[in-house]
Formats: sequence, C-alpha cells, structure tokens
Amino acid sequence: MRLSAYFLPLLKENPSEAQIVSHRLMLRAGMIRQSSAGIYSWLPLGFRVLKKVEQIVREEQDRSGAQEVLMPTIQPADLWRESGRYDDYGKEMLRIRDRHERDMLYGPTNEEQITDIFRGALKSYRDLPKNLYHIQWKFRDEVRPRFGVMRGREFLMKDAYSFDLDAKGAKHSYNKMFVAYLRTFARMGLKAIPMRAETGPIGGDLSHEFIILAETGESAVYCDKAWLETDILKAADGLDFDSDLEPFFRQWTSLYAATDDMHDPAKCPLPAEQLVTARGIEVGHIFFFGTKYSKPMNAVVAGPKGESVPVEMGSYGIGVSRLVGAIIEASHDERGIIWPEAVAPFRVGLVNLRAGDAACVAAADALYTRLRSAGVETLYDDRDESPGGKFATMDLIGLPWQLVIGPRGLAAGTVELKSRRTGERQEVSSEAALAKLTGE
RNA sequence: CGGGGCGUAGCUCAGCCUGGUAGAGCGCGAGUUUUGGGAGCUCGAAGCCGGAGGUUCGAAUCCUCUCGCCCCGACCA
Repeated sequence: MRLSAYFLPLLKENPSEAQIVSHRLMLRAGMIRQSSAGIYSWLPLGFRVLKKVEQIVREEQDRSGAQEVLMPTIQPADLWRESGRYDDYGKEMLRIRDRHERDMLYGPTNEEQITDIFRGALKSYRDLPKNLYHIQWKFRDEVRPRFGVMRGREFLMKDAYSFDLDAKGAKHSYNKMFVAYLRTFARMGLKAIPMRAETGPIGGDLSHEFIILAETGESAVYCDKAWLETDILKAADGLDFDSDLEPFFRQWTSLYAATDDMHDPAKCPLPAEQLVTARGIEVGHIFFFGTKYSKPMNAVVAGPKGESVPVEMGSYGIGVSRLVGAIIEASHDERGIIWPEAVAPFRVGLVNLRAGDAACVAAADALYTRLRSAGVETLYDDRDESPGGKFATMDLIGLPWQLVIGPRGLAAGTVELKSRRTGERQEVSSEAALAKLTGE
C-alpha cells in the first residue's frame, strides 16, 4: 500500500480525551475514531490489526475442535426471560423495542441464544460433545466507558459455548479452551496468565481469567516468576486435544497467580524473590456453569438409558477488540506502538526519504514491487515529506521493520533496515534486505 | 449511579474573572528554499465560541436549562 493513497489520519498531538497510552496511540496512529462514548469506528490501519487478532483467535478455536457460527446482535427478550436474566441483567443491557412493540435487546452475550439453538437441534447424548463459537459485536451499556477500545460499550468478542453430557466431559471441554487460550495469547506475543476468578453474572463454579501483564494494566496482579520464564507456546505445542488435558491444566494452575483482591501477602506461598508484582489486563475469561441455562431453558438430551439429561455447559470469552488496545499497552515506547509481528498491520514500512529524487524513487519502487510479489505486507511511504516526519510516522504506527531508502545510502549501495522493537539498524544491500524480509 | 471537570478552526489550547462582536501553535492549500530524526520563509482558506432561553444598547464572556465528552469512585470481555 502506498502511504500517499492510504487513509491514515495521523495526529501529531495527543487528543485531550485519551488518558491511557493505548487509547492515545490508537487515535494518533489513525486506527480508530470515536463515534460516541465507548463506541468506535475502525479505520484501515486499526481494522487490519483487529482482523489479525480475530484470525488468530479463530485459528486456535478451530484447532481445539470448536466450530464457528454467527449469531445475531439483536436478540428477543423472551429468550432472556426464560433464563431469568432479562430482569437480572440490569441497565447494562441495551433494551430495544421493534415496530410491533416486541421487546428486543442488543446482545451483551449469547448463552440464551446458543442454548436455544442447541435444544432445537440436538436430542441425544450421541450428539455430544459440542463446542460452538462466534466472533460478534456485543453491547454492554457501561456506566462509564473509558480507556478507548479497552473498555468500550460496543466491543468485538469471541464467545464459545460447550455442551457435554456430564461434568467430567464438561471439564475436558473447559481444559481444551484453557489450552487454546494459552496458545492464542502466546501467538500474539502476549504473556497471558490464568487466574482463578469470580464467576459474576454469568454464574457457575469454575472460572479463570486470563490476564496479560502491562505497566498500565487496570489492576495489580501477583504471580510466580516461573510464568515469565516459560515459553507457553512451546509447552502447549503438540498437545493432543483429545488426550487427557487434566495434568496440563493442573500444572499450569499450580503456579501461583492472583489478582489484587485475591492476593493476601501474608498467605502468599511464594518467597519474595519468586513473586512478580505487576499490573494486568483481563483479555479472556472462561466459565464452567453446569446446568445453569440448560435446566431453565430445557436443553436436554436423551441419555444412554433413555433418560432426560440437562446438558453441562461452559462459556468462554475473549475480548477481541480489547486485545488490540491491550497489545499496545504491553508493547510500546515513547515514540509509539511496537507491533508484535503476528498482529502488525503491515510487516514492513518502506520509506523513500527523498520523494523527488529519481534514483531514490526507482530504488524504492523496485523494492516495493519485489516485496509485494513476495507476499510481504508493505506500507510504502512515498510521500513528499521531510525525513524526520517520515521516521516519526513509522515509529508511531509501529511496523516491525523499517526499510529506509535515501540518497546517502544509495550512493554507498546500501539501504537501511531497522527493527522497530530493538531499534537496531543495519546498512545492507537491497538484496540482503530483501532476503531478510522475505526469507523467513 | 455518586463526585468533579471541560465543550472556542481538523488537533492542542488562549480569550471568559472585569461584556464592546474571534486569537495562537500545529495541521490544511499555494509559492519558494530545503531534505538521514516531526524544516525555513511568504501568502491563504478555515470557527451559527455545543444547543435553547434569559439579562443587556451589546454576550464566547453574566444567569437558567439542556445535550455531549472526559476524569475519580462503585461495576465489567
């Protein structure tokens, strides 16, 4: 993509409404625009990141055996009256009335909807287990939205729902999601730590929050140092989702990890040098809640002996849009965003420092063509701007690699390849740069 | 939902206290000189001063109401 043609409304100054760093950077980097409190439009750069995050979530859900569906944003109130939550949910639920005066709502979550789908289709224990998920916009009318997309009213969420015949099966479904979550966040370059959690309005008796560490996190968290030193992806790699995951689950939940309200320094089992104190952002939450919805909503299957059995359920959420902000919170510096490669909107920022210079244009154009044909996502800054402005732009939007073409280097037969993360710059030949960027 | 703050040009803000009819920097457009870390100069465009009502000869400025946004707290993917 040529930057001269790209819709990228950058802000040089900090918008006054943005308080935390991810919100500021997302606005400054032209990723989002606020529509109203807690509701945002996603502009091209931000949308690319959102899609990448979504895709990683999708791939890991699929890997675990969950199947993707898409449920509506608008739901009938009657479904929620069945579970009893229509009255329980309170003002956070956006209630709507259609032209026939029917009570509707903009879904804050989908337990009722999925249970309705399940009970209408599956009738036998032979149909179990099942895990269905979707990635859909939700709305929770937060009293006080803040922190940009981290705490919006409208947000993109992956929510999965598992159905099993008995508690043992349901625990296995829970464990599968547990593993999938560890993998998902690790792939995004995040260290997400599962912490035993309260179940809140979803209900149930087993629940874990996945918390990533970031200096600007909302709450204080405490965990075993071993968390930081482990390669989660490696540990979870090659795990067979059909095998017994309980040992893995036990291993990973045995490491100490607690949120502020659960942590008691007097009772902490860890020696001080083994304890990490940090701040955390919740990016995922998994629940096992048994028959909380299946019973009142009559989601039953015929058991092996013909008896009627309410299914054992769990639900599993990941805040997809929140993750975009959370990743920035976890990965930035004073100059701007530092995207992990897996979610970067473009892999390479190609910079022509001298837009009016024929040799520079020719060299940069040639590199752009080669990168594109190699399938490397490249944002090509072909604008006629001062060098300083171009560097600042690239650092702000945080693409992993900057490939800089200027008259100075060209005279020496080199281009400059800079890593956004480390700041390391190397003067290399065009071919060496291409090999580096396309070879991996 | 309690407490606080702010709405003036695309962005950051000054002007308001003490009423006299709109300003700066950045950005934007034109020209020119520049060109390896947010360039210089010249010229220019751009604002029902959030909205409604009131006081006044006169309101961005004072009063009332209203809408929006932000912050602190309680609550959440």
